[in-house]
Amino acid sequence: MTKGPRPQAPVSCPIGRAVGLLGERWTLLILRNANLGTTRFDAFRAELGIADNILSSRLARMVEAGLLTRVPYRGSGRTRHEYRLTTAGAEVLPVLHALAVWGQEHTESPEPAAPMRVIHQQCGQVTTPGRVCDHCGEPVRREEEAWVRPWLSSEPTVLASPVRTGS
Amino acid sequence: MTKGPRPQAPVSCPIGRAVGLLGERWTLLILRNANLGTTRFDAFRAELGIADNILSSRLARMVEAGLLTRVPYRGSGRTRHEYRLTTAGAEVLPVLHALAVWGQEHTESPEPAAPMRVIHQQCGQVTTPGRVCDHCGEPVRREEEAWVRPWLSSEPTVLASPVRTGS
DNA sequence: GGCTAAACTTGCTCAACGCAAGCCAGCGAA
DNA sequence: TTCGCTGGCTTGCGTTGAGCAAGTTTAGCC
Repeated sequence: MTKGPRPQAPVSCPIGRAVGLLGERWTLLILRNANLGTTRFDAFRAELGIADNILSSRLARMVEAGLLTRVPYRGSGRTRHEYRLTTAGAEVLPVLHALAVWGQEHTESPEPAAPMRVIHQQCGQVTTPGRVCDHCGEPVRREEEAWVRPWLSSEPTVLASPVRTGS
Repeated sequence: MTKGPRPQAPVSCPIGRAVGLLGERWTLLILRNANLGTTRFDAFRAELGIADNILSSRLARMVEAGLLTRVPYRGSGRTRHEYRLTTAGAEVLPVLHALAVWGQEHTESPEPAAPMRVIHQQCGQVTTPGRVCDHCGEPVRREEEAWVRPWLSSEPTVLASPVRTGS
């Protein structure tokens, strides 16, 4: 237990509590990739370049915090586990949107061109990351949202769906 | 210089870059309080309970990153410095909004009742933190936005204005 | 001339991070 | 059968960062 506001300190401010859970060193980046469909240990490691002991402890803490769930799957006969988004993890999306907008506006990209874009698949148009489509004015539902990250690929990536937590 | 994505690593993803600048241990909390009007070293220390060597280095880094500016002021004759928001610092507000919403939804408050609220002063009504007022539908401009944090006071706090950075 | 306050700075300790290497279970190939 | 490989961790060790406490500087004030 740290003294800083890190692991779920009982602070009154919801921002403080959110920062306590989400503000650790890799958590938001793991959630970004999980929202883009990454589920497996190897994939997180390869995409993020994070050391595996740290990834391991981070994933465990995120499962404990209810941001991810560990679900078994069968990878060629052998039973393994993958990390799927919970609704709490999926609902970090507005935070990621806000960070993306701020990052585009206030930080310098190493590559000159090709910023990240969000596509509202229902109308097929580019929109700024947010709740409502700039183009058609409709609310952007998560199943209709795709991200284009030109530095990786020109293909859009549809957001991953959270696992259905019974209730 | 760390190896993680911490201090302005030249990453392609705007979220990664934003997390690199904003994701350090106290940065978002300092920005929260700066957006609520805190400007002085002492006040940050008292409000956040942060150690002063860390506050000192954090403020210096934030000034260097362009989130805050150090401006001289005269406190009863003596010239001192205060830390004022730049526009880059002020525009972290949507991130804080998103964190506040997520925190209210997905974390447990130590006190039972009294969640944080946002008031749109133009119509005088409570709204969820965001770009548009839930009540009147108008965009909430920052000068019209006030936060009520009942665990501190029942008085609303109007958001601080950033310093005018020439052009 | 001594006191006080604001804003740091310095020194020490411990937790967190990063790297590298090792481990383990099961499959497929030799 | 043993060998190697692959995915997911765990262990050990060194480095960076955070927390605490105490000291320092600057200038107004009595």
